[in-house]
Amino acid sequence: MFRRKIDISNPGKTAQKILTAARKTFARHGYSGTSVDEIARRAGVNKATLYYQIGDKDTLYANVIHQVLGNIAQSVAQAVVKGKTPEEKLRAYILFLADAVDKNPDLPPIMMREVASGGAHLPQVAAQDMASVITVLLGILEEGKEKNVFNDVVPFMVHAMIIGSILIFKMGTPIKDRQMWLPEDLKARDKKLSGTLGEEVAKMVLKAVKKNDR
Amino acid sequence: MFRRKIDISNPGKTAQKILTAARKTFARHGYSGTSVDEIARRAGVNKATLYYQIGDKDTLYANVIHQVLGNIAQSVAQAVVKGKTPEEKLRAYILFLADAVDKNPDLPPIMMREVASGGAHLPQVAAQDMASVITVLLGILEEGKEKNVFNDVVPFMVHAMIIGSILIFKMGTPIKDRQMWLPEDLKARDKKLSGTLGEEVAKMVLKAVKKNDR
DNA sequence: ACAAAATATTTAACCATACGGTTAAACCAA
DNA sequence: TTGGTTTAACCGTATGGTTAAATATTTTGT
Repeated sequence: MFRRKIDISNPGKTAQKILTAARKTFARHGYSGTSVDEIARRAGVNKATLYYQIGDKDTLYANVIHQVLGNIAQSVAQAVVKGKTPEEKLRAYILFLADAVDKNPDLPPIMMREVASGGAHLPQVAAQDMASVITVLLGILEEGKEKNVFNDVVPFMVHAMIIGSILIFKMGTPIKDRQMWLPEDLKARDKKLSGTLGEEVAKMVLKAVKKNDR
Repeated sequence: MFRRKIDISNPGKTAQKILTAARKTFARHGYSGTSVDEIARRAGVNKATLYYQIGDKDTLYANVIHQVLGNIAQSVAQAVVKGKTPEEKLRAYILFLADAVDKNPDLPPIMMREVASGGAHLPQVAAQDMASVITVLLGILEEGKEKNVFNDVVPFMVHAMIIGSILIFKMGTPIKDRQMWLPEDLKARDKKLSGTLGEEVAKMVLKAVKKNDR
């Protein structure tokens, strides 16, 4: 029978330090770019401790990605119910995701690399987390369709639009801003966001999804 | 004095084989996940040949990413001029990018990982390629604003929306379809795209950007 | 036209280091 | 003293990169 050496769902102090170090390192360098030695060094523990507390590199990564996605998957539903109309719910959904990304800056790089690799290292629990997030969106879009306020959209397309906008904008901005050689007129025409990223994405996605009768 | 061992801009037969193998390998496994030995093996040449023809891993990667982005950057402008109105131009722009991604399946994973890593391995030429693509979009949006058919949008936000939608949908779909455990009702509610990906993205982005007077 | 010399290209063998993972002993709290 | 926890040292392998020699290819002298 398989037994984890440690109960990961309620990690002790050492395990917590390791998981945090692992999360940051995986976020910065990706799965292949991260060495177990570096995680151990950043956590301030011996490499063998890391293997004792959690397990090998795969297990380490699976725990990180589930830890980071699980919270979001659990709380997205209740963040949405506050909205009365489908519009309000979709807006709340987008604001919640943008806020989650804001509060957890390690999420975007990990998610993007995971998608880029076709889910190569994606454990099933993490895939389930993602599925439950998308399911909430699907419910909102169906309700909007029934109540005749949303167009007949492709749900996964809307999902790609929301997540894609947030991730690319979030990760692309610092890259863009680092290009010192950009011509002055291009920089000058570069408008900043007036509100938050979530509000901007919500504004545009709602325009794209809503029926514009009247 | 520094001299490239080979003129990369006009690669010979061997160099071409190496670059193709490198592109595919980098696309599948990312920069860190790719070993120079594997590239050489896939190209059917000795590792030293690879170093002789092109250079070290960084140079190899830089050439791959520039080769893949350079073509797009060069041809996007002329793909857009056919459009008469800003709407037509924006539509042509999006269709062109979606088509480019279709024809070059190695581009999405490379781009996504590059953005995810904050442009860690992004050479300046590649950043310039990206900038020139975005500049075309900026021109379209400005023209639309002047002619009073587009809203006052944040250009980089629109860029993120277009690229993000295409990349996440393209790369996310196979991951989603591989989840055999998905509940039946979720699969049943999963609508397929009616047209091409580019057309769907164009439809939604145009709705998001266009002024809806009338 | 043709052999010889010069140059360009490819190769097997090699090197130092970094990697993921293990082991047995030391530490420490109950 | 027992059992959970941490550690230094170690192991086999893979990695990025180099070297000197072997093999094609082109240029040159006649």
